[in-house]
Amino acid sequence: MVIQRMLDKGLNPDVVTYLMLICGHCQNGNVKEGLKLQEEMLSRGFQLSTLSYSVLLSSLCKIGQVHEALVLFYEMENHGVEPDHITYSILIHGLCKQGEVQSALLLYKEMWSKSIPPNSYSSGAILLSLCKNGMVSEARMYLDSLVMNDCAHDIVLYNIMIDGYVKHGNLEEAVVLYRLITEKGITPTTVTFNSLIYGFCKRRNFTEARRLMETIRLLGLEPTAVTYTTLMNAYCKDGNLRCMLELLQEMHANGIRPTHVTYTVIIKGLCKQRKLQEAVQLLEDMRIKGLNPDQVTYNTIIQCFCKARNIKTAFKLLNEMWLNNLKPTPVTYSILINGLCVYGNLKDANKLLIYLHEQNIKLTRVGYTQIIKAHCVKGDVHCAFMFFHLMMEMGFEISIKDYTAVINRLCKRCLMTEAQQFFSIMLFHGISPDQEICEALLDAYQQCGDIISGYQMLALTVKAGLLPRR
DNA sequence: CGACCCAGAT
Repeated sequence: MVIQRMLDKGLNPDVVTYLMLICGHCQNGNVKEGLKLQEEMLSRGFQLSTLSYSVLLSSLCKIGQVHEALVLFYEMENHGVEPDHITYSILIHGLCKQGEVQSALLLYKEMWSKSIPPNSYSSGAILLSLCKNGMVSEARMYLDSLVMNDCAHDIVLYNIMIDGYVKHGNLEEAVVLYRLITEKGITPTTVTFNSLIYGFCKRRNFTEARRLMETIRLLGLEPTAVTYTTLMNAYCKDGNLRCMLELLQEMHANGIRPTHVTYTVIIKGLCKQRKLQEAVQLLEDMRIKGLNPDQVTYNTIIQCFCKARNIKTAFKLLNEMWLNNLKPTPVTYSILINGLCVYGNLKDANKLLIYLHEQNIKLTRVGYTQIIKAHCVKGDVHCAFMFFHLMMEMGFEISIKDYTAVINRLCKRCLMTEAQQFFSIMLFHGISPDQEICEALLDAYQQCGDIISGYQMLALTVKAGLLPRR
């Protein structure tokens, strides 16, 4: 429209005018309009630039249309525009965010072959994506290849790797890598220590965690709110509220401002001490201080109220989330379902789950397994069946563990016909029985006095190549 | 530019 007006007035829009308009549209989230303008430039014979492509590519990635971005990327070369390291890093980043590490790696190789120097930003994205997807050893191989090519001087890369190790329970390897980088003369950051501290906290090694916090200072670095929050959370989990609050004091004394995460941890601590009113008060304080509670904060406090059998307040807090423009997460609903199953009324849990299903609101798989479990325990196999079906319909991967959980509970109540039914469904879905599930059924048939079916089961077990131990 | 802390768990 602006272009048309300019033309009407006899003005000639140039490349810069177009670029600015494309930027503007993209910033407003209107990538379509940006793409249209680019088309228009082409038809008017303008030379397109790498920059305008980068803007469009990053906007497409931002709204999750990575594949469209890839198409546009390959168009670039046809129009005689050479991609640079920025273009590549945008795409690599976008692909990694979508979990498509393999495609990202291909682009990375392409970059190498064109002798475009990769920046640590794209390497970091790949490394992070590999770690988050559980491919820790692949991540390490990738990091080693960077080291070999002398491309790994950035501490952030090591931080990602160290954290990857820690998150997958391999604290030993994380410590080894930490020692390696210090030997190499690469200076760690507080983030490096935060990951290590997290690892030691997970193992409840508070001594080592605190020693590392000292090391931060010895190296002339400062602990951050993350450092404190990590430790505070560990103490909270350990039931050591005194140490948690002491750390809060220390934080204050050192002039480190708590974040909304810190507050969430404190709220959890207060709930543990059954100081629910104070917890609610703290939620208020957060808002006053401008530290807005997030979904996790609410999920935490909602769960606390559920455990205190105060379901009413739990739902009140759910409502408060909406009022504060916080969309409840699938976890929020799972917590409430669990609360109703364990501490409230199972019928209400049914109602809530069906309501959410009708509203097309997503639930976690835990939400489903929770209610299935509750019905099995109560012996309402009909309901258990129904929700099991629903869980399948929702596209959740059903593993042998899910079947085992249900069958075990039914066996305990000698509901053998029903247990057998679930077993048949499992076989029907192509899941092979394992030792555990066969033994559970065999034992149950014996316990419940159905010897004949027991023999049938035994035959099936042997046929499956699983020898019953005895 | 980014990496680290809080909720759900059979």
